[in-house]
Amino acid sequence: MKQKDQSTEETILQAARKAFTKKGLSGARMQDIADESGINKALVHYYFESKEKLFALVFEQEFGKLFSNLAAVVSSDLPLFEKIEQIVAMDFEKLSQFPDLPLFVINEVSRNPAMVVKRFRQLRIKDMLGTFQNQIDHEIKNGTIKSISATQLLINIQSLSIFPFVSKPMVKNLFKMSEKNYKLMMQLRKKEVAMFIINALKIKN
Amino acid sequence: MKQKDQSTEETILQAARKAFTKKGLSGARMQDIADESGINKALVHYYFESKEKLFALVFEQEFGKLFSNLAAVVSSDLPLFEKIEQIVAMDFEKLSQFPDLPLFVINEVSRNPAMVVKRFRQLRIKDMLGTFQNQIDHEIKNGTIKSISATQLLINIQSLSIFPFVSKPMVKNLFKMSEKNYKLMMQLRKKEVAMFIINALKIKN
DNA sequence: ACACATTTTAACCATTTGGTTAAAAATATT
DNA sequence: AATATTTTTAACCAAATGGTTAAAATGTGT
Repeated sequence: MKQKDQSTEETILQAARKAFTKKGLSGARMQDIADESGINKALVHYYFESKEKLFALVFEQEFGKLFSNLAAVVSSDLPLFEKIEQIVAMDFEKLSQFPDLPLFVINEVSRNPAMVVKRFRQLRIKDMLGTFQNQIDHEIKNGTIKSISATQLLINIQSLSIFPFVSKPMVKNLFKMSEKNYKLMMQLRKKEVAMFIINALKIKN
Repeated sequence: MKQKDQSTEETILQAARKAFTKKGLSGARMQDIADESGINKALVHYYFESKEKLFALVFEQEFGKLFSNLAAVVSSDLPLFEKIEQIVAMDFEKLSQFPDLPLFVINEVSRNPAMVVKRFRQLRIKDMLGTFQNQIDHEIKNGTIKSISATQLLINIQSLSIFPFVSKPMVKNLFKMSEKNYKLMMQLRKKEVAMFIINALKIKN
């Protein structure tokens, strides 16, 4: 039960966010959301009509969180290596704050890909990818880094940043880590991942 | 509807696998499994008692698939770089065959971590991790590679291999790839990922 | 052909679940 | 204070869902 200093609407949305991110669309119950909000189930419908509409709203907000700022940083005019550090730092900060975000978004996009086509259009990916590829090509010509495509590099960065959050329960179990040890390991990662990527790009002689 | 050359039991299990991996425990319907098997719903219960038991069986099998061979390769006596190539190749082969596997397993472990504690014990992680760390430390002392922990390296390898499969619908949408282009990109990745990791480990000059 | 066991089905059942309704309680308007 | 408006609730409802039962169909050994 949440306190009543915030509006009922916001309280419900918060409870819905919690339920949906934890259990998914089909696993979450309207009754749970009502209980968590400390109100009647009918009131949830009074404010948000249907489960689907409430879910769509939650999803839109979470999806936004996941991709906010990415485009801006990727197409900024920072030097490549600094840019990589920036992206990784951004990812770790965001994911530390919202660890359930990526799995939630991935799941729902997997189950209903059509849902996000519009959202992605707004992100102006083509432009972002273009300028990023230019920067990379420039470095390659300079002999600073090995040949790689912007797409592959972005996927590598996001894989190394996001996957350990997504697979947290697996990692914890597999390596028999306590919560404390997991956090410690992730703390180390934050520093090492950017270095790992940059080193992978650098040319050896 | 599946043909009847295989036993009813196996037909049901196959349908269950399909339903559960696609929609998860809460999203899958016993009726769908029955329909897909071309039989009556009661027959599903006749063979597998309850939804939970059927799910547990499917999960156990899929979980096994995901981790089979990993321990063996990691603690084999291959040279480090060859070992990395081997792990990546293994991952790509398995995931190409069962692309829905990792998201399914990750989801259910996230929702019920207790479920896998036993399974993980059987994998003899401690031994595996120990010998792998020894090999890495040896290379570090030799000055062949930069300092890194076995844990972080394994997470890096698995992140780079698994995450693009898990996030396929996101990647496809984000980069506006057709199915063909996605497969082409993954084909390239198969070659590049191991090189990327090895290069990241190597010391410059 | 007959008895016995196994497999499969149709018809139910109880519970859960998303959603509705009509009235009560609280709040705002005059 | 009286009236209208908004917010909240208790009680329902219909559909969906996991599960059961009793009987029918099929198979097997004698």
